[in-house]
Amino acid sequence: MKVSTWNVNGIRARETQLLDWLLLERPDVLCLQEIKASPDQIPETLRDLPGYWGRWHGGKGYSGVSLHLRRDRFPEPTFGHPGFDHENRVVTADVGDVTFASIYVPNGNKDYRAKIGFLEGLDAWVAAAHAGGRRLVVCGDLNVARTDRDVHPKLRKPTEIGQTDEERALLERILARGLGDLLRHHDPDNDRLFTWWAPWRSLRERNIGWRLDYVLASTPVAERSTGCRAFREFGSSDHGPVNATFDLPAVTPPPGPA
DNA sequence: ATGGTAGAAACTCTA
Repeated sequence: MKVSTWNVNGIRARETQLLDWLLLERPDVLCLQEIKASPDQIPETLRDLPGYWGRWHGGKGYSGVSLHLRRDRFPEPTFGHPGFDHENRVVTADVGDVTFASIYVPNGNKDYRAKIGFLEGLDAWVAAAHAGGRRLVVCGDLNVARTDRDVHPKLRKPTEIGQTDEERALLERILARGLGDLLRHHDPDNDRLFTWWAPWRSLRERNIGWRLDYVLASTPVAERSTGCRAFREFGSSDHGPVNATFDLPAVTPPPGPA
């Protein structure tokens, strides 16, 4: 199973790039963030992404997420929007005992307390899902660099939003609910592992950035993880896509006698 | 201390 997540920074400006990405990677699950469009504004070619179940969840010009699952690999999922959703930042898909989520955490520069509240809501939702026996694959732009290693040395600044102790402690609390950080898991010593680059002064070409985009998976799923990588070279969003692969069939068989 | 770019609700806001 291959899962792909990408903050596209405007789906209408990324139409052809997204189609290229699907042809190249054919992920079983696709999570998008910052689509900046309401469902009626989604380009015709993307509206019913061929071969995918899908849910577009956004408003005009700001924020928004989507989630897509291959029809040939999954039965029709149940899409949902948990209570901590705010400004069209969360979409989930239940299929079997697995829940996929596409998440766009508020940047926090506009309203820092709202970002903290959102992360607390995500934490409570993860705890409740695990308590209910569900396995999670949580993907998206969490807008927090987990540790100093996740920010280029020239950009480290502990008071800056996205790097504060308070945000990092909350992220660790979420992970301690039983989620693996797959990109870091597969590249533990890399201190140049970034997924976002400010769009000026060739910072992307020079790989001076932050790691803000994550694939998180519940321990039983994370244990089947076979790889996870960030694509600095693909696309013109300020974020690169992240792919994770698993030694798991995409289809989740219903629970039953062996 | 400041700025740079990009996408959009657009002669301004958010990131």
